[in-house]
Amino acid sequence: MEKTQPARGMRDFLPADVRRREYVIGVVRGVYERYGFEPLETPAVENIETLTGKYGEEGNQLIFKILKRGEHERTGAADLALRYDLTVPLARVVAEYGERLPKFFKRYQIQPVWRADRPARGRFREFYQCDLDATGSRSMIVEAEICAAASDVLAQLGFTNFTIRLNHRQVLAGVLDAAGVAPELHGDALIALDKLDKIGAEGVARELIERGVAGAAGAKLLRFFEGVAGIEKAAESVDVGAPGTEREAFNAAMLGRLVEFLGEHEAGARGVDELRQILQFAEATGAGARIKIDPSLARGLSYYTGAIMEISVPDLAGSLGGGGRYDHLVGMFSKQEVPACGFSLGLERIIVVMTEREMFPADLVSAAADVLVTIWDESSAGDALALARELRAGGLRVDVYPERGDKVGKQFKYASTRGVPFVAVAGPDERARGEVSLKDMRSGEQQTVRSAAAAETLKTLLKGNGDG
RNA sequence: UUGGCUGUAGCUCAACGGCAGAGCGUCGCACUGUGGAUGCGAAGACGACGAGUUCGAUUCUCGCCAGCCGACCCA
Repeated sequence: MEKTQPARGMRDFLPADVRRREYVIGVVRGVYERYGFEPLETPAVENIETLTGKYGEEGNQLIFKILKRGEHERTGAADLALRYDLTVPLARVVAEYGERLPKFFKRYQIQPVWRADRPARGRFREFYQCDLDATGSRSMIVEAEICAAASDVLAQLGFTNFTIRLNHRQVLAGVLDAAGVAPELHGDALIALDKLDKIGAEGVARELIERGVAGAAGAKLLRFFEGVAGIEKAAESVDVGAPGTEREAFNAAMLGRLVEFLGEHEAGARGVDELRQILQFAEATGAGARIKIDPSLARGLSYYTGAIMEISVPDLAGSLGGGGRYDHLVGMFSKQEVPACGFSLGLERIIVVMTEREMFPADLVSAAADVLVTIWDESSAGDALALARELRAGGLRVDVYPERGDKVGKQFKYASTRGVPFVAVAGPDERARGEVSLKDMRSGEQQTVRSAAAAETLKTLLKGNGDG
């Protein structure tokens, strides 16, 4: 026997799964459209050179490659690859269609991406991202709106305790420069710093040394981040005022500390200013109360150039989504530099958390049909199908019992176990009078109506029961 | 890439170096024009896969694969 499980890290979605996914996607799409974003779809497969070199060292290795076909197959060389995210394909699209797209191109894209990663909780090799990007503008209004949209999505899904962590690549670089970390070690230092919340200051110190960032630079860096932790504590004790005071105090203090630490660093100072603008704009949106400056946030993808953000919830180690500004990515595909900023929500992670917390509406797992039409015998199968047709024309979801030999009791049982709320029976008596019997499986009540009125009757009953 | 745990019926899980068990689910019957409840009965397992130790392995050992948890990384 061949194994029948899906390939590693890939999943089949049974009907209940698909319903849950479509529910979340529906909310995402609705919010994104309300922010004026337009749908885009791109191929699963890209030319391999489109993808390589865009994600950094790690990302490069996680790209699913597709071997050359035909006579070149033996060489093992790849010329195509499955897309790794939706941002790079967008950049390619923007470069390709240039002027034909609006000046400010706002698109959303909900499609699967593939990563040759090791599967884990909330992490798969094929997963959906719900991306939201705006190209053509350098304004921090874009960042604020994108944070607001992501925040609206989660709020509408029922999340109450998420945080949008916000940082800035230039600020990060500035902090490292100011601490005296050599430019070629920035990457290593960031990887270590990113773990601050997990392994603590001592852990980061150890890792910094391991990665070659030792001595004065490492110490200065850590002192800065210890100061950051102190700000957090201080802010916690100011929470007596209106809601949000703590967070505002924290963000303000954090920006102040950054300015102080960065000193004359020009790019860093500009970054801080951008963060300040984002905070200010976001105050007018639903995201305002969610954003927290986090100077240790780094993010793995190499194409970010400005603000970076990530959404986290307490009960999931990873993030629910992340994004940032990438002003040079489109330029990698064309001479024209096009600034851009975007955000990606991870559908699978949202679903993992929502499933665990039972955040899905109860009626999502509703029955496949509103009514099951039973089959009486050989000769009346045609009548049953005709009745089904009539009910369907009336807008009902209708299942026809497929086997003619089975006793009516069995057919009722089938409807019952599948949760179909109504059963229609047209035996010899009913048919002789042009009628059909309708049984409400939940109340057990049954009534006989003219066939022509069956659809209307059922619709009324379904509406009356309300929770369908 | 790395450490730990697990792998037995469709599902959840027992027991045991010597005949493989339950609950739930499925199917049948009691109930030949009516489901849910109850009772009775049935089907369903090459014990993930491969090798070794043994008179004998589901059990012990090794390998391999898969899943879960943590590290690394990420959505």
